[in-house]
Amino acid sequence: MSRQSLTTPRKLILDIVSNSHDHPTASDVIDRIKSQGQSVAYATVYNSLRYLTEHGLLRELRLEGDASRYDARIEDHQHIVCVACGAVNEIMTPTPQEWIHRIEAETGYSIKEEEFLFKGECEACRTSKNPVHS
Amino acid sequence: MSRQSLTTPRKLILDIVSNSHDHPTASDVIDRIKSQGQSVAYATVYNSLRYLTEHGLLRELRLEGDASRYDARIEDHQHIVCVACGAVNEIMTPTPQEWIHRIEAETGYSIKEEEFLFKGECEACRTSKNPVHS
DNA sequence: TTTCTTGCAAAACATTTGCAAATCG
DNA sequence: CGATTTGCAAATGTTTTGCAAGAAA
Repeated sequence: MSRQSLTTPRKLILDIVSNSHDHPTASDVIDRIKSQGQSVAYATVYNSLRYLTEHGLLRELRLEGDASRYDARIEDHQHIVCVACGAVNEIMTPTPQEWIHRIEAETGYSIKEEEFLFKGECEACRTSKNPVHS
Repeated sequence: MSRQSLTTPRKLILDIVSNSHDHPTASDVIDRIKSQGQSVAYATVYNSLRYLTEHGLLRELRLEGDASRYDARIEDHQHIVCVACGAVNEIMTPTPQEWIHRIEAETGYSIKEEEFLFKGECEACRTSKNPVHS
């Protein structure tokens, strides 16, 4: 463990991610810091996000696109993105353990982590595209 | 559809990925082209990989690390990576449909694609770390 | 004072783009 | 011919790194 833990910029960044419900990227975080009239170096934002992830306070998500996104909900959950509008929603339905055991048997691995990404069309997009008829 | 489809570089790249069992990245592909004494421009490799992916001949994987990897097995399957040695294996056990339906009910999405990444320790790493005792 | 953290700029990658030349239909 | 594709170099976007200055134990 390090001697300094939740420094000022780290706390600020953790707060921003915690209060954002849209899984912000590093550059989203920088924008939000700036829009609050504050300033933190690029490198510090990346370092802080890495630190917070490694210490279990944030979770790094690699959804669509190049940039990693960050999520302050660290409980076990997965994500689904809308292929039409890009919305990201969370999935709380637990993974069937029986399935996991079957995969462990198939592969010989012991599974430690699961990162699932579902893609589909969200209710709003589906509705707006397929007007109710009959 | 385009008029030119499987051009020479595209076919070469498809062959390379098909004959590699390690899910190569774009730069792995470039290295292999070079090591065959041939030469294809960076942009062409990226363009070709995108073309092949969009036409269903390859699948793009976003596992660990920055670079996308490509897989010529396009049947529905998922991947598991070893956190110790970085090995990537394939999972053929099908996804429980009942679980998918529950997620659709939970989120209101209609699910089109599933990308799962499992992380764990492979048999070899587990064995070498935990010598048999008793 | 010794270690960790910050800030800044530059570097390192992966990927895309602009544009002219080559190629295919 | 006319559209697509290639090659090259330069641009873009994300993340990391080197190093000096600052802050904390």
